Amino acid sequence: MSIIKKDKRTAILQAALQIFAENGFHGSPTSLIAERAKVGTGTIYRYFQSKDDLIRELHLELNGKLQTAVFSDFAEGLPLRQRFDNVYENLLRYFLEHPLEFRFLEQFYNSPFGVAKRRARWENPDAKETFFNHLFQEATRLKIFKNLPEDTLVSLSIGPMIYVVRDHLAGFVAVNEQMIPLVVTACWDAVAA
Amino acid sequence: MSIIKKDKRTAILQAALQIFAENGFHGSPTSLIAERAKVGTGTIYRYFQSKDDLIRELHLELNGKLQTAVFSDFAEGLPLRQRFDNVYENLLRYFLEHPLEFRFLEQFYNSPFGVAKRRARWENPDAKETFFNHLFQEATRLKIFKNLPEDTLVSLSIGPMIYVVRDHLAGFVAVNEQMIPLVVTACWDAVAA
Amino acid sequence: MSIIKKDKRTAILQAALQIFAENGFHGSPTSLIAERAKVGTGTIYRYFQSKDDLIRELHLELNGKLQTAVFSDFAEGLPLRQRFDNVYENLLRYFLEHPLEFRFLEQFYNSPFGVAKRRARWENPDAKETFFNHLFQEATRLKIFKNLPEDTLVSLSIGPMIYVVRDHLAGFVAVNEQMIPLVVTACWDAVAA
Amino acid sequence: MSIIKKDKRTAILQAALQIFAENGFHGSPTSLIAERAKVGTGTIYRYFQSKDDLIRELHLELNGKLQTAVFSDFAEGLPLRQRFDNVYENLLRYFLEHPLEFRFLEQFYNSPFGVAKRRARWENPDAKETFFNHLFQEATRLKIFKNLPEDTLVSLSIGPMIYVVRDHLAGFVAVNEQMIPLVVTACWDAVAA
DNA sequence: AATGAATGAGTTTTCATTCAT
DNA sequence: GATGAATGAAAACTCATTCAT
Repeated sequence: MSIIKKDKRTAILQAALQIFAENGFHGSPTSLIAERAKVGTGTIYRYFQSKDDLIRELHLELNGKLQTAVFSDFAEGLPLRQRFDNVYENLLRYFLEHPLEFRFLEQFYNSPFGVAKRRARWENPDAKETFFNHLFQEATRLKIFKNLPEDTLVSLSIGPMIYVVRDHLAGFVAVNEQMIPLVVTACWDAVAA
Repeated sequence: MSIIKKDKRTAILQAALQIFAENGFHGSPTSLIAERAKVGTGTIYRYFQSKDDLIRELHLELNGKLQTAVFSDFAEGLPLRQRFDNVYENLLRYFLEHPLEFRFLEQFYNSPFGVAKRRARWENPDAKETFFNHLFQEATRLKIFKNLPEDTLVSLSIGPMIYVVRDHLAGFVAVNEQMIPLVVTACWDAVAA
Repeated sequence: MSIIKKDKRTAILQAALQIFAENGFHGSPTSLIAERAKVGTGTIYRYFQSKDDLIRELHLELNGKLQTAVFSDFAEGLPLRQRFDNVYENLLRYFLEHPLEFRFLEQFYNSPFGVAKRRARWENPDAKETFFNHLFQEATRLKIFKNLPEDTLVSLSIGPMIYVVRDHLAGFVAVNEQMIPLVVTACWDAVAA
Repeated sequence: MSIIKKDKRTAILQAALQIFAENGFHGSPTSLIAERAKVGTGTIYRYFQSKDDLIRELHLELNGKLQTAVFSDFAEGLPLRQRFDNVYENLLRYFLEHPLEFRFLEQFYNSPFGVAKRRARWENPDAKETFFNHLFQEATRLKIFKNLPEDTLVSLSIGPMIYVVRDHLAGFVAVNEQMIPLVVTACWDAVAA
């Protein structure tokens, strides 16, 4: 029973991801999501309070998966640079291999949802934030990064990667295996003192 | 007469900019735009064929202003690094001072409009593209940038700035005068070999 | 001055005829009529109280022209059959040669306008009604028509012609010179005792 | 369940018929149809893709009923004249008894819908067309009709009846039981050689 | 628990009419 | 008189959400 229940919920989230990524939040009627998920339209409202709630839940889900993928092989003891490269390469590969997730998350953070969410996380950071906080605090202490607030450094180092993925998925540039370390280096260079 | 005409058009574009930046394209009914612009709902359709057309025209308008602001003091003869700094600093300052414009443009490029637009510009570049093309070609020739495709380099150097502006406008970090040259340096470092 | 005035009025009626015939009353914005007539949109309202009024006036105009064309060579003294043939042939030729007028009038009589109009004419007949009244009264007296009310006889004899013109203008049958007398005969036969 | 479904669809078609017949297609907002049918405005769009689609579906429905009423007692073996009288009398009675249907169909065939429909039927005739085709071909072979194209003959024989019904429904003449055979005879006479 | 038919508020768009110039 | 920019009421249509089954 609870398995079945989970199955429906998962089917809805899966369908929503596809359709949101393709058509955007507003181009995605709940009826279409229900159809793709092979459930009744009303069923969505048994698992989610509203369409907005579905979007937020989907974000949580994807954020969780992303964290797992990126931090699962994270080794606390390695040198800072290696930890940085490790995580940024993981992130880059994850996005390149999960275009739907990337498109959804980009949309999410570029919407009223995202601003609210980021503001909430500010106070209650998850694994990702924790990693970034620790690493950038450490680097700041060692004075190997530019003399800028931590959050600015995070943005400066994340920005290059996101923009490259964006162009890759839009079909403007094809990121290949050889380019990956160079892109990660670019992220490092952006913040390195 | 023609002044009045321009006034209404401008009022509509101004109102649309504010409301789109606040609520997104889909959260912005034309009726609200008309109200804010202090015109009748029908009046919008005397100046723009449709809501979509209004969005595209607004983009053109803002893109034009942006180009003027960024490239008006551009000196062809300066050393490459100085030209880079000049333009990136202009861009950064423009966005920091024009949050509505930034939010609108981010939304625009993150929507079907933007993908279509970017694809079109690909073949028919404007001043901005021309600048980037020339500068990055030159840098590539001189081997002072990383060994990556030009478009990737553009993304790598733009990404940091955009992300910093995003956080600034979301209220997470306050970019101040002293930080500006450092952010520009980050953009350069991201692509420098 | 009054000539100019008449010119504008005529231009508007002319444009309205074309556009109504092409697109129907509801597919014909007054702005389009004004444009075709090469006058300002407001000008229409100097000559006609409303769009509905324009339609009614246009009907009056066309009805007048039709009457002139059909009854101008009418000779009271001729035998009844000849008078009948004369008028029905005139009508048929007029419609075949004036498709816009035919389409307008068909539309007009098939609309709330037409029912009101016909009801009004019932009490206040014009040349056409007068002719029909006289001829059918005479025929009834002579018992050469079917034993039916006059108005029914008019409808029975007009119907065939209208339907043939309709198909001709719709492109289903091409009415040619040789067919004209046969069609007129059909109109007569329909009512002949 | 499926009965309920059919009920709503039927209620919408019924309401649409009444309102279209009274006010014409353009004078009949979907909101009014919904109100008369006692359903929500959106419900119409669950059963019909658009207002145009509703009009076309209503035509199909009414045309079907008409065919049934007119041809259900049709006997292939009877003499040509009897078959003619039979069908034309049925048609006449049907229209006299179904004024809403008549008004709707008149409007339909006098509109862009109707022209398109007639053109389509031209190539793919239904029971009505088949009857007319057969009967008029046979009559033409026997040379008992005027020497005119088949389609012209159909128009000539239908026209009288339609026009009489039109006047009857407009309240100008009251067609009574005794007049019916005379009207049918008129239809025959119009085409008889 | 699951469904999907029904809903109606909300959205974009049109166009007859007005009125300041 | 003539204009045409401006208007806003009204139209077609969508879709998140509800609720009877």
